[in-house]
This record gives sequence, C-alpha cells and structure tokens, in this order.
Amino acid sequence: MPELPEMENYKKLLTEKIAEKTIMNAMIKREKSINVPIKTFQQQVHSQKIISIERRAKHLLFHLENGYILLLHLMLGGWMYYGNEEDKPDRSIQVELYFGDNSLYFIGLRLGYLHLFTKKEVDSELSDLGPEPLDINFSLNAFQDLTKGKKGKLKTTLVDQKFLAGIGNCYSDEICFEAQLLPTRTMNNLNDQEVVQLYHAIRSVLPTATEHGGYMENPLFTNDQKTGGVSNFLKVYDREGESCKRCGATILFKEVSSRKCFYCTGCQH
DNA sequence: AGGGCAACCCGGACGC
DNA sequence: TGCGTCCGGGTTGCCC
Repeated sequence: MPELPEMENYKKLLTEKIAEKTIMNAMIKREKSINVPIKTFQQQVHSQKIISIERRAKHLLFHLENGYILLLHLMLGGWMYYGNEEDKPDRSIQVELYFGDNSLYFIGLRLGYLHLFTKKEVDSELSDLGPEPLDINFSLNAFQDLTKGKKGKLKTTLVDQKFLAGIGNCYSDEICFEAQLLPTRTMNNLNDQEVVQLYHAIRSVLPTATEHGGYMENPLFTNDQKTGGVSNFLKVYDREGESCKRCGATILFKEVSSRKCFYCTGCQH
C-alpha cells in the first residue's frame, strides 16, 4: 500500500527525527519480520548510529555506522510511529528500535519486513528494480526507450517494479488520470504524444503526492501535520461513483489484472 | 513477453 | 460482547 510518495515522506520526516541518533536496543515481537536470529539482529544494531536514510522504490534503507543496512518494506498496511511508550499506538507492534528517549515502532507488518543486510546483499536484493521515476537522469528520452517493445496494459506496466520502481495501485490510477489515458490501454498503441503525456504525468503526480504527505492513515509522530495529507488531492483512487474533478462524469471502478482500478471515461481515452 | 494465479500473512471488517 | 470467517494487498514464482 505505501508507495513511493509515502516512503519518500517517511524518509524526509524520519531523517529529521533519527539521523545521527543511536539505537540503544531493538525489541523484536515478531521474529518473522526479521531475517536473522533475534540475538544476531540485536547485536548488530546495538549502539549503532543511523548514518542516513535512503529510499529505493518502496523500500527504506537505514544505513548504520558499521556498514550494515536495515532494509524496510511495509508491503500491505505496514506503517511506522516515532514516539515514546506513552503515546505509542495501541496496535500490534512487530519491531521497536529504541533510541534512549523515543522509539521507532514498526506496526502492521504482515508480509512486510525489516531485514538486516550488508551493502552487497542489499544491492542483490534490489537488483531487479527498474529506474527511479524521479531520478534527475530519468529523462523523457530514457522513458521513451523504456516503453519501446512494451505491450502490456498501461496499469499493469506502471505497477511493474522491474519497469519503474515505486509506483503501486493508487498512483498508477492517478498517473493515468493525469495523463488522460485509460489504464486499460496497451503500451504498444500509445502514440508518441501519449507517451510524452504519460511521462509528464509520472513526473508531476509523484512529487505532488510526496509534498502533500502521501496517503498514510496514521501520523508518524504527535502533531505530525504532514503525513496523510494527500488523500483530499486524489482524483480517482477509491472515488467510485463520485463525479470527476476534471469533467464531471462518474468515476468508474473495475478490476484490471486482479487489481482495483479507478478511472473516468469522460476524460481518459 | 504478458497474463493468470496461488502462496505468503494477519489485522480488520463483517456476519451471526 | 464474542466468535468465526473472509478479504485485501505487494511480491514472487510458476505455468500457459
């Protein structure tokens, strides 16, 4: 569920909170969330400073002083909270990183995980990912090259992490809406102009959503005014039956490649 | 290459 | 209130 904008928002806010802070302890309440024995995990992160936080696709990478990296994927419904014992959410917490005053809580990890890896292992884990859509080097030209030979549905292609990294179900619909293209169109019948529209839609929807704090339901910390703010700005996602903000037609819903898909036939073609 | 599908997992929603 | 059932969602892997 959390996609590029949500993770980018987390990255920015968390960097302000925990960069340069030292992990005093790690509490593992659900062993499946990690990839090594609990003791090993605790030993490797103990007394380690968080050097930096990086985002790649829908992952966050917490870089530790000793070169190890905590690789986070929230998958479906995972989220985080930074605070103390008193204001922590009343939800099932799978992992807690304790910083001496506050803790970073990892909540609702089902298929999600926080894995301890070396740099080399992380590179291997992430090696199949496509380019970062907001990378400065990801030019229109690069996108045009990427789309060459692609035949699948627009929707299916956009959420394919090997094609582009970080786009999920919500923003694939929003991007198609912005580009005024139906998600069911196939890549090989887009004309040159439509490929350009698609590129610009990707490059505008994702940063805008990030600026508005993504669509996470829960704040990252007390008085967090940023996280979750984008919900009111979404144009089609989860808006079945509502009228289109651009043309007034009714937003439709149907399943595309076994995914929820929202679109407007009034102005998407 | 793309499409379809099952498996993974469990909190939350829903029904009785 | 409480218990049982089912669903969802990103990702991987397998098959057609």
